[in-house]
Amino acid sequence: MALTKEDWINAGWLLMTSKGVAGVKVEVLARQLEVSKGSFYWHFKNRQELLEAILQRWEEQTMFLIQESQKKTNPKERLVNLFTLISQVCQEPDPEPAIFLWANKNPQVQKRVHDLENKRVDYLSKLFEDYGFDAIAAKQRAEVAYMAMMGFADRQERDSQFDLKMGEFNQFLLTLLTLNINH
Amino acid sequence: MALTKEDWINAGWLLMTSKGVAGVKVEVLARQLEVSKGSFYWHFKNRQELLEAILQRWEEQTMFLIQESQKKTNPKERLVNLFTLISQVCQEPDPEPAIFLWANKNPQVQKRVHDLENKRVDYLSKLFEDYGFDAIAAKQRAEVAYMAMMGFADRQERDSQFDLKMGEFNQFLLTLLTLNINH
DNA sequence: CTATGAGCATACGTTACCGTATGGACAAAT
DNA sequence: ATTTGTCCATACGGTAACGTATGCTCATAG
Repeated sequence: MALTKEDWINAGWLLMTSKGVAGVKVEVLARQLEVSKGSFYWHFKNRQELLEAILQRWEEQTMFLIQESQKKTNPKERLVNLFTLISQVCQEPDPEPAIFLWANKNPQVQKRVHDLENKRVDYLSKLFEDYGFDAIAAKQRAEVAYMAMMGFADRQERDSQFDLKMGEFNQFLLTLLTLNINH
Repeated sequence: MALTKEDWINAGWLLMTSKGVAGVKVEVLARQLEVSKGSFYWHFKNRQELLEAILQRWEEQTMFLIQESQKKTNPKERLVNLFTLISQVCQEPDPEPAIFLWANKNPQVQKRVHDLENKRVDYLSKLFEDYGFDAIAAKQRAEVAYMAMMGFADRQERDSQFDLKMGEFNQFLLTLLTLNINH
């Protein structure tokens, strides 16, 4: 059966996750998919176009999670739901660390990463506000929550011996971050 | 003046920080240092030996921080001091994200990263115990503190527009993590 | 039955890098 | 003055990757 553009993006996604942006090589992918690179250059203009497609998929994933968690009406449920969704996504291969490193050497990527991270923290902050914190406290808690989850996700992904479950971690984190307030 | 082995490690350190492990190339370094790669292969057996030296320096940096913070006698001061030291190190170029990604594709590196991270969390946990928490609570708080700091450091390094100061962040984090206990 | 286009193979030129081999410059020791 | 060792330049062969050009196969539309 003929390969689709999606097939190449999937393979690139995996390769980027494990080897970084520089590891996403056309001929390596072709060998993995057991075709020649002639196929690749039929589906894509060049290597850059594949990297762009992966970056775009990564951006869409975040927007999807935000929209999903908004389906809950209760503020607390929205928080819990978001944390749950995130921990699910982090079980799957995630090229985020590689993308962050990529952003380091590419100003255009850096801007897109920056903007997306702002959206994440802004949304988290909004959830904490809905929960009852004032703007400043909500922002502080959103920052800590985001940093901690990023740290966790990164570590869990790269360390196969790491045994702490994200579910438990997030639960404790949420408890800590919703302290000092009554409902 | 003749180059030293340290000069090459310094340049490699910087390059790894900005471009990742795959970006640390002998001929690129030689061009930056304005010498030929004949120089490199006089100081090093091969490229791998340089990568090993960088990894080793990274390991030593953590051990240095742990020893430095232990010079304080007061438990709280040790915590504050450690957080301060860390925020200082994170101002400088730090190849840690690149090393983490490296660990992803290299089991031997993964083991060394894993061991070092355990030392970090264990030490943090010990500090929280000294501060008055029981073993379980201390471990939980150490995990959150570590994850949050890792997330922060990573983000600060890759995003030049990111304006939150690590000093303030750490202070708030420490406040949050030392709640629910009297001294 | 032929013609068309999708999807891929093959072959090629080019570039960037690794590592080696060898020789040169220059200072210090003898 | 000659030797020795340090530090580096130059030249080379080999590999892996990028991108292009061109041709092959096969299904399907006319």
